[in-house]
Amino acid sequence: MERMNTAPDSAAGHRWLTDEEQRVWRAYLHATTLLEDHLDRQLQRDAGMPHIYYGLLVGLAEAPRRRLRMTELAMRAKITRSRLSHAIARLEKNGWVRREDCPSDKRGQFAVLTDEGVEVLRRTAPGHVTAVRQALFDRLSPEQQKALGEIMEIVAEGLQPDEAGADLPWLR
Amino acid sequence: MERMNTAPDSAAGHRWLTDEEQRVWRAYLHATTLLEDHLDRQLQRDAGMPHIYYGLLVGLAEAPRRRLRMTELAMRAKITRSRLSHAIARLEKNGWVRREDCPSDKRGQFAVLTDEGVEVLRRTAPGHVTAVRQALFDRLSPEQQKALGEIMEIVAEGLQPDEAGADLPWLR
DNA sequence: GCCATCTCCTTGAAACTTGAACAAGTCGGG
DNA sequence: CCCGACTTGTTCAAGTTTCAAGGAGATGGC
Repeated sequence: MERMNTAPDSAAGHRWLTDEEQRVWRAYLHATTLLEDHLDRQLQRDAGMPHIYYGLLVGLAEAPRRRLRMTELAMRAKITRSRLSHAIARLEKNGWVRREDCPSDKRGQFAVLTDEGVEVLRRTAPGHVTAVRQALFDRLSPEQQKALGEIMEIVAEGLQPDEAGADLPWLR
Repeated sequence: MERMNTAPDSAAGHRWLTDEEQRVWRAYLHATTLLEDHLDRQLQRDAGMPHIYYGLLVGLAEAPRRRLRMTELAMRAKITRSRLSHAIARLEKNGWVRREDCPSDKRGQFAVLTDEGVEVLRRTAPGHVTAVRQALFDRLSPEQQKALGEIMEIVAEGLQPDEAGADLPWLR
């Protein structure tokens, strides 16, 4: 039952994944979807918002004066401006974020974390950190944590829409 | 500017992430969202469906007689039955999947991959594999690939809704 | 100053996801 | 056989995301 474990060029000229690569890829898909779902549910239950929205609040909390321009926040969160627009509208309804005009650019808007927003984070952050810890860090050795960090940095760098290689479009 | 790099119990009794853990966690979030977005777009463009739908077709293609019960397919893809129901409805409209009644259980339905479905996979799989390869495997050393696989298996196991520990509810 | 062009952000509609509720079918004890 | 408990898969409504389009303001060459 031994299968070939190399990925030779197929007749069509592309390489399939080796058996081992396939195992890794499936484990990756499996784990990342489970983790994302897990955290989404945890936050939906405890904070009343999906994981990505929580990340937006965190992003604002870390910014000077608890505010960021929409485009800046969208880039940090790796989402489109459109998506952010809808998301901020929802968070505004919750009273956790408020919009403010940018004085120096009349097109611009700041998303500003409100005191209620800060309070929500203060109340829910510990539970979220615990969830991340239990699902990830508590299960990995220090070496594995280090390796994971390095791997993810490599992957992220390769997909970065800006920065590295942005002016070398033929490499993309 | 040196910050403490341990995560002592806070007054409230929970542990924060260390600076290093935080770096790893952000790299993880960053990389996984970029990769997911990348593959979603790649498949939307080349195959006309999101990544998860593609995974459903793959799941069916690998099953005996290219068919699976809805619940079984949902479990393999790690999605809810509700979501699967909608997804199959859409794939059915595309002509890539068809439903069939289960003879032995009148409640049951099979999702069956059609010939058109097979054809879509045949046409789009190479491009998808290439995208995965370029984004992930081509950038990692063999050691890193191995480490990634092990890490992801550990994480997945810890979040598995069934299997390990399912009958030991007090451990969850 | 003017205009083409770009950037910032929003909008609306369509697609997708979620969670709860539901009809229909199965199962097992009594 | 019958009934309660469970399973299977769908549906509905509400929420989220995407994509294309667009309004408003900034920018720079001429």
